[in-house]
Amino acid sequence: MSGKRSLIRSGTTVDQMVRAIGDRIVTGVLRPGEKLDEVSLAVRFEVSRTPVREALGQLSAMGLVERRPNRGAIVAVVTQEHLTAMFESMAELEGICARFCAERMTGSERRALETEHQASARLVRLGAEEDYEYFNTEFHSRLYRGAHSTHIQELTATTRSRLAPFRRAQFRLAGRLAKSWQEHDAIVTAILRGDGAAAGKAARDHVSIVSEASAVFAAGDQPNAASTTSVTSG
Amino acid sequence: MSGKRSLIRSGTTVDQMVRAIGDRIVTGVLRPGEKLDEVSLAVRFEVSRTPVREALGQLSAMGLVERRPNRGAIVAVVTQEHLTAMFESMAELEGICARFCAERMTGSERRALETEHQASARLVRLGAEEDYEYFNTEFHSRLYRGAHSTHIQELTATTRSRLAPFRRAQFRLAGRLAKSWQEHDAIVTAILRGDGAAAGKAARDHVSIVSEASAVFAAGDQPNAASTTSVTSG
DNA sequence: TCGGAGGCAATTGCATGCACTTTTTGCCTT
DNA sequence: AAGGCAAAAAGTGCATGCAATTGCCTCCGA
Repeated sequence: MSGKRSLIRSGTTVDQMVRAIGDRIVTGVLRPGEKLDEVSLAVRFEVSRTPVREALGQLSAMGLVERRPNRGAIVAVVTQEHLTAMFESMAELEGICARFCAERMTGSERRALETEHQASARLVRLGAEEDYEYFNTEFHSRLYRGAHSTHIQELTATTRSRLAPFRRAQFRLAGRLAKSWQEHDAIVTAILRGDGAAAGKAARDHVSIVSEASAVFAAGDQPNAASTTSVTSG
Repeated sequence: MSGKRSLIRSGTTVDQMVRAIGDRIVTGVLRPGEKLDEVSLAVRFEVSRTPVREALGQLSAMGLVERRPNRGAIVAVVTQEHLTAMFESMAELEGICARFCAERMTGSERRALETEHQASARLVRLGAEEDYEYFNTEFHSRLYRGAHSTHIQELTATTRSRLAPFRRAQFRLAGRLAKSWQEHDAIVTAILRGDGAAAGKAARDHVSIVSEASAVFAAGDQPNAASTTSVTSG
C-alpha cells in the first residue's frame, strides 16, 4: 500500500487498531454506546475493513466493545448493575494485590512505593489534579506489580481499563484529592508494616470510595451521540 | 456460500470458530505449544481463512492462544511461574465467590447447591470420575453465579478456562474424588451457615489443593514447548 | 567442514469484492 | 392521516487474491 506506518507505533496493523480504538475508548474520546462503524474507522485510520474488524473482535473479547451480529459494534455500555459489580471486583482485586504486596514486596519495592507516595503529597498541597492523576495511576500499578503475580496483574489491569471510561474526573470532586492520598497512606503503612489483612482492607475501602465517587459521573455520562471527534494522531 | 451450519451450533462463523478452537484447547485436543495453522484450520472447519484469523485474534485476546506476528499462532504456552500465578488467582477468585455466596445467595440457590452437592455423593461412592467431573463443573459454576456479581463471574470463568488445559485428569489421582467432595462439603456447609470468611477459606484451600494435584500433570504435559521439560505422557 | 549470502517455498497480513442481513424510505392501502 | 408493505440503501460477514514476511534450502567461499 501507500507506504508507511505513521499511525500509532509499530506492530501489525491490527495491533495498532486495537490500541488506537482501545485508547479512544479508555480515554473517553469514544464514549459508551457510541456506534463503531467499520468503514468510518477504516477510512479514519486509512486501512481496509479487515484489520478494523479483527480489532473490534479483539476489543469485544476484552469487553471494551459490544458486538451485535449483523448489526455493528458499539462502545460497551454497561448497566449500573454491571458497573457496580466491576467496581466491587476491582476493590477485591486491589485488596488481594495489597495483601500480596504486604507479604511479598521486596525491600526496594517497598522503598520505592513509600518514596513515590510521599513525593505525591506535594501535589495534593498544590491541588495539582492532572499530575496527581498520573501519580495515582503509578501508585496503583506499583500495587499490581508488587503482588508478584502475573495473572492477578492481568485481571486487575483489564478490569481497570474497562472501568476507566467511568472514573474520569473523579478528582474534581471537592476534597477527593486529599482523601485519596490519605487512603493511599493507609495502604502504604499497612504494607510497610507487613500487615496483609490491613493492607487488603485499606485497598478495598479505597476502591469502594472511588466507586461511589465515580458513580456520580457514570449516571449522567452515557450518551449515544454519534459525533466522531476528529483526533490528531501524528 | 453453501450455507450449512452443521458445525457447532448457531452464531456467526467467527463465534463458531472461537468456540470450536477454544473448546479443543480447553479440552486438551489441542495442546499447549501446538501450532495453529490458518489454512489447516480453515480446511478442517470448511470455512475461509478470514473467520479463522478473527477467531485466533479473539482467542489471543482471551489468552488461550499466543500470536507471533508473521509467524503464526500456537496454543498458549504458560511458564510454570505463570501457571502458579493463575492457580493462585483462581484460589482467590473462588474464595471471593464463596464469601459472596455465603452473604448473598438466595434461599433457592442455597437449596439447589446443597441438593446437587448431596446428589453427587453417590458418584463418589461409585467412583464415577467422568460423571463427577460434570458435577464438579456445575458445582463451581453455582458458586460463580451465586456470588451475584457478573464481573467476578467473568473473571472467574475466563481464568478457569485458561487453566482447563492443565487440570485435566486431576480426578484420576488416587483418592482425589473423595477428597474433592469433602472439600466441597466444607464450602457448602460454610455457605449455608452464612459464614463468609470460612467459605472463602475453604474455597481457597480447595483450589490450592487442586492446583498441587494439577501441577503434577502440567509438568510433563507441554509438548512442543520450547523451554519446558521433556514429555512423559503418552 | 563450517559459515553465510541468496533464492525459493510456505505462510501470514491486508485489501477488495460479493452475498446476506438489517434498516430506512417511500408508496400504497385503509 | 396512519399503518403496513416493499424495495432500495446501508452495513456487516465471509471468501478470495495478492503482497510481504519468514523460514528453509542450496550453493559458494574460506
